[in-house]
Amino acid sequence: MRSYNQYCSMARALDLVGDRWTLLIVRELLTQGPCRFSDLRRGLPGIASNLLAQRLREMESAALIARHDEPAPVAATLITLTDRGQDLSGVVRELTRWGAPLMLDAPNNDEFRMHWFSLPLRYLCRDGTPDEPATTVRLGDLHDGCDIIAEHGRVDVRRCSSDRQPDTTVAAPPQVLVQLFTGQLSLRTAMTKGLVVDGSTAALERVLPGKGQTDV
Amino acid sequence: MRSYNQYCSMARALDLVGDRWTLLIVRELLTQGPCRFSDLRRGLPGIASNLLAQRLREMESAALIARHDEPAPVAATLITLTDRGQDLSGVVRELTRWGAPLMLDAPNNDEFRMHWFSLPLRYLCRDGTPDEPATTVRLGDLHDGCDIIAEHGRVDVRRCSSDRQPDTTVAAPPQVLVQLFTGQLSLRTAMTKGLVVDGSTAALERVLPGKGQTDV
DNA sequence: CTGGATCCGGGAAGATACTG
DNA sequence: CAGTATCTTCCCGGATCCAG
Repeated sequence: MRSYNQYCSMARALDLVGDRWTLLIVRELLTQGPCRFSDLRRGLPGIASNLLAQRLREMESAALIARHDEPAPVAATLITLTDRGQDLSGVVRELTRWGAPLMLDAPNNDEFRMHWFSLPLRYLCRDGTPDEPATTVRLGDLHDGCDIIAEHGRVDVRRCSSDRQPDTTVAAPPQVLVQLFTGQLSLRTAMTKGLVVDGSTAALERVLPGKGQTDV
Repeated sequence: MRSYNQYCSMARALDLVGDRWTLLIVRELLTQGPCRFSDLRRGLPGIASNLLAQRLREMESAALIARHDEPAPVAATLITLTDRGQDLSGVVRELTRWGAPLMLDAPNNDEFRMHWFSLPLRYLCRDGTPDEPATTVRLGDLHDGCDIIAEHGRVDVRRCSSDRQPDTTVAAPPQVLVQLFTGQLSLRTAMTKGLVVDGSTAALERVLPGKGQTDV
């Protein structure tokens, strides 16, 4: 991106991350962990491959990301966030928070990836029954999903891991999921709209926002 | 900006504020308060007038800003942030925080406005002597500056106001100011590098970061 | 398959001049 | 003061192709 040529903290930040796609690449690496080029492409529908390559070069120059070869027999390169790149989580969090109300508008024909949803989930979820033993709720599947882990009154949202065995697995149309986790839809109503729960319903209810939900 | 067409909170936020200049316009309105078109131009060196006009139209459509005619005999239109626009302060804060280290690089021939500096100042300042009566330190002047108000252990940074009479007025080259408020330069050393203090030095020392400053 | 490079068309951004 | 008009430049998006 062209520099703004302003001696201003924010303008200089935008000189580095204000380019189209750059912050969404950070989103992918924050929610997915280390990624291959092709992982990023899948998580960034709409980006041209040449543009992704160019952005990655720029971000490497700016020391936001680093590349290192995968150790195994695999001939692939892993892309990771540097510490400086990780520090962008605050920016990502605030953009996510500000944009959350925009999710109430219908998806039209927007693309959807379940792991994108892990960002707003971080502050939409709560642990409703802190005294119960730890519970894991999986949204989506191993291929594209995230795990909500409730324990001791705290909620942690991470990317799916085959190491973790979920108590409950949930699938639903994107907007139903949004309405459910923003408390606009009760669990019962959501199930009439395509929500499918595989496992304990109680585990899901545990992480849903507080009582007093109002059906739309 | 073209939409990313992603059903993702952050992507939808960037659909609205990811355009070039948009967040800097928000910066201006947050730090300067209601602005005229020409005020914005002065605070956004480098922007073309047609582009500013276009961004303002888009931001008005997105309900980030509103326009209303100035009441008095003046024939001017004031541009203000809506509540939704104000809510971007979290995004602005995090971008400012992340970009702050970039200010340690020299300004080259970047433009500088003192009121831009009020953003990082908000977390660089402290009240070193909470028991003293309230103090106001002015950086720059009424035309382009900001006031640092220390009171009861809290620090508030606002835009300059003729209603307020500062105890001390400070002027300095931009980078000296940065080094001073990041604790890289002692007050004494800064004064050898172009810092000029008009009024009580103690007032300025009160809001500077904690002791143990190391000269560069 | 992974990780790109190359080419091209359209549109956004930049520069400048001008106006009610 | 608050923009519009016009022209140029360059970034982005889409398609295609290619080397390891």
